[in-house]
Amino acid sequence: MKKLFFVTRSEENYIKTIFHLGGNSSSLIATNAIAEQMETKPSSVTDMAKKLAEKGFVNYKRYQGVSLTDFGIKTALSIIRKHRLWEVFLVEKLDFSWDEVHEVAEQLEHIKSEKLIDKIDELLGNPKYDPHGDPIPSKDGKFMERDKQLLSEMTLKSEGVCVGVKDTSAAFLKFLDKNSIALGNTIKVLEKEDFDLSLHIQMEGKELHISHQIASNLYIKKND
Amino acid sequence: MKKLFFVTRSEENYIKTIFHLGGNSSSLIATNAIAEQMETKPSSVTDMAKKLAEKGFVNYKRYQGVSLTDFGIKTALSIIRKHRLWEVFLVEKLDFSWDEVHEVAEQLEHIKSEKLIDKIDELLGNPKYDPHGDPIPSKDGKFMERDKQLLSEMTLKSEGVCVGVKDTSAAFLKFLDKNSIALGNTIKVLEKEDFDLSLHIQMEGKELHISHQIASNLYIKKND
DNA sequence: ACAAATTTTTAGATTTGTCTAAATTTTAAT
DNA sequence: ATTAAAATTTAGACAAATCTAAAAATTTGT
Repeated sequence: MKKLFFVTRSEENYIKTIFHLGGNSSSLIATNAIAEQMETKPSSVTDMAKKLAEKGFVNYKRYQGVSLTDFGIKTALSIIRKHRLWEVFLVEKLDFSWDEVHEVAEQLEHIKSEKLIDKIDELLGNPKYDPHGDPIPSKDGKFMERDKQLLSEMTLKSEGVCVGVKDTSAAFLKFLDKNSIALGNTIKVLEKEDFDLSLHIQMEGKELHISHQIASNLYIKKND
Repeated sequence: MKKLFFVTRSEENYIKTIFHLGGNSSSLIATNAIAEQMETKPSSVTDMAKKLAEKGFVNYKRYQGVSLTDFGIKTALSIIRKHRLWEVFLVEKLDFSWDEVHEVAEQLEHIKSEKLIDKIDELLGNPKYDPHGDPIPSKDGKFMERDKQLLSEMTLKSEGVCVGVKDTSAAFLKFLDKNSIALGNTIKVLEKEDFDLSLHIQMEGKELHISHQIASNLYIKKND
């Protein structure tokens, strides 16, 4: 007898956070880590952990932490799917810039209508990645994590395509816009500076100097 | 010093209901009427009335009822604007049928992003009416109520165009679909039956028999 | 106009999600 | 291994939004 599972917005946010902190496998996520991520107090997390366990979303071991159950993972992926599809929608259909979408998607991801998100998916042509390069889970929870690496970890002379960002803050994304660094751009590492770990790169033909801070937040898919 | 006005979802629903019950002018809406409409208890309405008055959305007179302030009206129109624009979006862009949109729009109307709804408005080409024929308030709160009347009130031989429905229940809308009665259809009243108030009409060339129940829920814009 | 019926409000309780402060458990250090 | 530090939980409180039951005000009927 499957419970008519009513999930509150707050529960959804906890489930999503636990997933992002790596609670998908059997690895336990600490109360503190969740509290910090969600800017709330550990005691609140404990309370919610009990409720989520009660409802079957997580395994909860007192003083140890929580991990998502299969049902919890399924739920998390559904929320993330909605979040990322809405982000694509906002950018592709409504001309939002990639630094503006997160806040709105945080709201839209909680809209409850299977038909709605499936139609949005269809309207967008079943995109596989969101505007920041993160993979979009399919309806049945599968998604393709790209074989990518940080620009800061690329070897000298290697080439690739910019496919994602690690830091998705508006500040960082606006910086990238200002410097014409966009997903899809081709990149070649020309030189690496030992002293400050900064890079000389070639991007879309033009030469650029990139600080370590930037390079360690850009994902590249290596050629071949 | 304008208060940073945080409106909860519940507050928005009360404001919207009060508006729909006619609380836009200075006419007071009874606690009971609101409770009945919202399927809640009068005591809950009283509590909320106090809060809404505190926040400046309504004028509240103990034992008398509430009416919306100018600020309350502005807020109500903004919510209704969002609701109706989302309805158009669902029908026009995502192929929802007009009996499916209400439930989802009830959720979407609470999304807080001015840019989002303005872009949706733009994407849809600034529609003036929603899928049920109800007018969509503009950004600055103006809207055009059409000069329409119920089919049941039309005189013999008069002609017009179907422009709206009074009853927006899924049951009624599906009935209309089944009988090929749609907004935009031309209508002519051929005969009125005194006994049961039913009508013989001509719709898009074809003759139809329409019960009073149906005729009193269809809005017609008379020709000329 | 006055009693009865209705409506509305108040008082007190409940649920959800949060908090603080204190107590407990686990982890880390010597 | 014992103690100090850190993390976690518990207990008790609070605000929001609701409810029930009782009290108060208004309206209605005669």
